[in-house]
Amino acid sequence: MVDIDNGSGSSGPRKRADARRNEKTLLDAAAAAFITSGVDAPVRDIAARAGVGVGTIYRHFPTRADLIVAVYQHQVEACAEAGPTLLANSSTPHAALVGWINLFVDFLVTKHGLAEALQSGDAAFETLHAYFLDRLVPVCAQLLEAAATAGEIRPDLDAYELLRGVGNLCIGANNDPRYDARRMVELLITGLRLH
Amino acid sequence: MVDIDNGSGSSGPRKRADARRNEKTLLDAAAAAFITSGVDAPVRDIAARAGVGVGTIYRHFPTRADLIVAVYQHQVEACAEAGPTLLANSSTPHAALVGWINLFVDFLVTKHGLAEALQSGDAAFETLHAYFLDRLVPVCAQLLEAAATAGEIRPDLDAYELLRGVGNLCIGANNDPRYDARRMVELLITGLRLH
DNA sequence: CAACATACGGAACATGGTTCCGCTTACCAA
DNA sequence: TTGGTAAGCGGAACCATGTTCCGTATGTTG
Repeated sequence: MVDIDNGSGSSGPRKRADARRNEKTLLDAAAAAFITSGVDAPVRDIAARAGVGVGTIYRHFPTRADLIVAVYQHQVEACAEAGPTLLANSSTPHAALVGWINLFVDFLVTKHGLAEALQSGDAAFETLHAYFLDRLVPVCAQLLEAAATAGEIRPDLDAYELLRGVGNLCIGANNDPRYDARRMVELLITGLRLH
Repeated sequence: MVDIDNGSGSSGPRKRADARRNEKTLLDAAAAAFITSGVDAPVRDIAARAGVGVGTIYRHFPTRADLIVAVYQHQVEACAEAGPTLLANSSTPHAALVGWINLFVDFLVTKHGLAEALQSGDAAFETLHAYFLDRLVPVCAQLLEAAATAGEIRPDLDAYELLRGVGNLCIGANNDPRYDARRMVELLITGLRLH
């Protein structure tokens, strides 16, 4: 689920050259389509952009979640890796937590429809949900624990629940000038503070 | 947009008897379908339940939003009216605010898909969004202002933004035992407190 | 270069929203 | 009561989109 290419590197028989080429092309096309039409961009549109048939998409990315994960993998990794870095470089664990949550929010808010898809509960997005959680919950948990240990926040909040809450608050942040997801998230984090 | 029946009461020419009957039947069918399949229940399902053709649904409720509004109107009204009542009967404005938000959350959480629809940004739900806002934002604003005047919360938060945030936090609360929307909302409200 | 497996394209199917029009029926006036 | 009329009805037909499947094309290998 996290292996792109297979140009030769990982296990299994080497894939055909055209297959690898198409996979790359598809990723580019999907990324572009996601920007203009959101992560719900019609399969046919993505296929057309890439100049392939729809069957080719399904062969490489059986579910939409697989495609989305592949497109955003690097950014999710970057976000995950930023956690420990922030913890090491920030003045307090709480500051690190706030900084990290902001990264997460900025990421979600700039991907049209991603927050919606993440929380939709639709079975088609199950692996998307799972990927984000597997990668980010441990990081968030570490930040929460550090801040709790430092006595800066209440110690009784689950990282999973916090991430879901934050993800939820990011929904629809792009098409409503009156709603500022960042401010709401800030409020939520403030609510975490002890005293 | 808020006139059901027209049995004779309001303006315009009196509707035909079968039309009024069908409208009632449709409301019942929709309410039932919403409970079992959520507010996204297929139009054909609702029509079948009511024993009418799909055309009849569109004639009475041109958009899904109209149907949803009609189904939940009474509960939204009740929620709106509870605002002033709570304010009058609670020990503090802040308590009234918390109580009212809880009412709102309970309402949203028990209607599968409603929170999602409300925040979806989909043009089809525009009038739904508008109805909720028209009715509830003033109530929420009144509660916020009372609490702010009493020095219990920060005075700089817009009622619209708070309601959207709370609505967002309610998304997906039904199909994930690990996520408790009520707790998240509580956290958000805690973040509002001064001190 | 032959033969085989892999991969491709896109037609065909499934689902669900939306429109439209010929038919039915409630209502009213004579 | 009855005929005319407009309001209302049903559901076929149409459109958009996701998903599957198989005949064809092509990379790869001996």
